[in-house]
Amino acid sequence: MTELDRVDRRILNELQADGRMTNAELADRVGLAPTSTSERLKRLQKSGYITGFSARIDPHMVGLGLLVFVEVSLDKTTPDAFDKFSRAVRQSREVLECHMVAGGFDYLVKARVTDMSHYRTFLGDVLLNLPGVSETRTYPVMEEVKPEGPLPI
Amino acid sequence: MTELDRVDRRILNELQADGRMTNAELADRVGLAPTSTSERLKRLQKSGYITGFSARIDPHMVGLGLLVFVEVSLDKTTPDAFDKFSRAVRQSREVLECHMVAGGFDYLVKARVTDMSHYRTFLGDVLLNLPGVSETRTYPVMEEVKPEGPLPI
DNA sequence: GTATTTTCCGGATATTCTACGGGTGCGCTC
DNA sequence: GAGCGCACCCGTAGAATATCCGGAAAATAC
Repeated sequence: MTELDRVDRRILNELQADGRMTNAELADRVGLAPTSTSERLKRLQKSGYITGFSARIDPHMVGLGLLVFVEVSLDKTTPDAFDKFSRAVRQSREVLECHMVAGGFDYLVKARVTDMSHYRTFLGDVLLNLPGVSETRTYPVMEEVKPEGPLPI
Repeated sequence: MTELDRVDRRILNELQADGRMTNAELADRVGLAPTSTSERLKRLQKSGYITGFSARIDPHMVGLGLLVFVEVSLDKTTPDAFDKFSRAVRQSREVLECHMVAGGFDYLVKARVTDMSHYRTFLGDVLLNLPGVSETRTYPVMEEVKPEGPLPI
């Protein structure tokens, strides 16, 4: 697959907004026959543009009212610190995202917990328990100005 | 709707993993008849647990290879600074998320751009152009250790 | 114990999905 | 220009699916 044309982009945008739309509905919106639309969708999946579909769930409804960002600095002299940290973070259910950044610290962690006491135990059990973690800075989210937007395609 | 039972939780988890699963497949996985499963799913949507469905798209495939986090501090003396910043950020296509945090700065912005030069123009046109923005710190992501996880339900 | 509500299920109808085959336009070769 | 291959599109038919409806069973209320 070489590149995306206007219809492909349209499909991606529509499915970002409503990923459970029927193929017939999608075909209407992009202006193609259902068959052609289905072929394009399958192609977009197989070529890796679409990696999957997921339900969006309201975190507050399931008792995850507190969103927290944590800046983590590692001690560079500790062997395997980065490896062990990566592994632990990937296994942690509370951690939604974790990125290695360039700048004043090493990792930026995005986690969801029920409340501050839950975060306290998470911080102690998961983050501070790891070897090589030298410093953490916690930023609780007071207001989610823009919760989660689609990719601009 | 009062609370979630085991089956509801199962439905949420399955649909977080594959939101386009057919209702028949979902029924198999949760161990109910398709009709009952459909009723539960509809209830979960109407009561607000499920806010929608979306396709997961590989950012690199659509030319959004650079993920950036930006810490933004506002000048508290500028009138409407927070309002104007919120509005601008919600309209910006590059901004995927924006959160007002407690701690050393005011907003944490997550944005996706094609490359550094794109980010440079985004920073100048969107963020620094706003009244009341007193300071920004940019953290480019070098490695996405955990790109995006499901909510732990 | 009875009534009410909730949850679940099966059957019938409508909608949708999914190969399959055919049509059209474009570029390439000869 | 004729022939060919390719990419894209479409309609059709049988299979799979969703959805509506009525009723049974279990949980709950009184």
